[in-house]
Amino acid sequence: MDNIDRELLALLQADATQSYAALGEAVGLSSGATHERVRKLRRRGVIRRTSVDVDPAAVGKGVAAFVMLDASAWMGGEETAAALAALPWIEEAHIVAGAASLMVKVRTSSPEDLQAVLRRLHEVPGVTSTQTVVVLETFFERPLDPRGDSPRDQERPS
Amino acid sequence: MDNIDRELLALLQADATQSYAALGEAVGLSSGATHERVRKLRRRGVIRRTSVDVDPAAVGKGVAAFVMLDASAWMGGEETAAALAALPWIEEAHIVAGAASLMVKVRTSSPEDLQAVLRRLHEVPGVTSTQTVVVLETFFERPLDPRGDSPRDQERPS
DNA sequence: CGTGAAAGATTGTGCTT
DNA sequence: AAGCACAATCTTTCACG
Repeated sequence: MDNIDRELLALLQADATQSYAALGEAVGLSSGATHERVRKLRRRGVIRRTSVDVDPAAVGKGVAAFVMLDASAWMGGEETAAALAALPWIEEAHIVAGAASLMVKVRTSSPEDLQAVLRRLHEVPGVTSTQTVVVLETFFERPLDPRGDSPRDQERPS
Repeated sequence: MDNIDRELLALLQADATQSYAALGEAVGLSSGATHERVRKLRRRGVIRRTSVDVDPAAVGKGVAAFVMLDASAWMGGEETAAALAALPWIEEAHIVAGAASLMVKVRTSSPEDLQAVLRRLHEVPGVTSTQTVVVLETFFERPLDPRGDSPRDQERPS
């Protein structure tokens, strides 16, 4: 994982339809060498998959919300994960430390559907209460920058 | 936007490296017709881009957290968005309704770096307090299902 | 929406450093 | 090991029906 790999990841995040020739030119490598590096990034699991980014509003998921769930007893990890994964309106689910036990991100077509999903979340075994934060406007959602510097450094040189 | 389009979106989300011939076979269309549909989905903005999904831990972003920000005065949208976007450890930023004004998702390499990012968030003009929820374990993060049914329907037929 | 041909990309082999 | 250059194969992309 050198700087060329990180640069390739950033370029592929921005546009994965580019040819290896174009990618190679951007990082100063031949098409073949570039392809070989990307193949290794895939095999090592650094690149998990190539995907398309779909506009949520265009597929009837224009309403987003974060829901914090409290659990009474300790919820079996596997079991809870499966119950949440079965609800297709849940985009992410995490175990968290803080006020709540679980944090999930939900997308629905309307506030009414959001309410229906909340009702279903209350039916998940172990869930005792929910606290919902509705998204009014999204500033941005973007891929992580692989060229990571540390926030403890003074000023980032652009 | 018919069911074939939605099916194509789901297939492309799962693997955007497939050939149009393979996609076409899966939905019962020729390679040419499939390509035309996908081209239109791109042009209409339903598909925003093709990207690679990178393992956060592999690029030094193994720690995730959600931070809720409170604002004193009303924060100018554009200005705040720019200040947050300038911090590369912030993956998402939303205006929210509820206990807080803003919700952001942060990824860093360590708890120490998370603390440094929180310090920087306090320096954003208008921010008065932060409440942080640290992710201990991620169950899943997945693309939305474009074949959206409503949660108000009885039982989902698989 | 399908077919077929031209243009272009991907993937493999051999060779060099 | 890693990269380059050339060649074979497959895909995309453009006609036209």
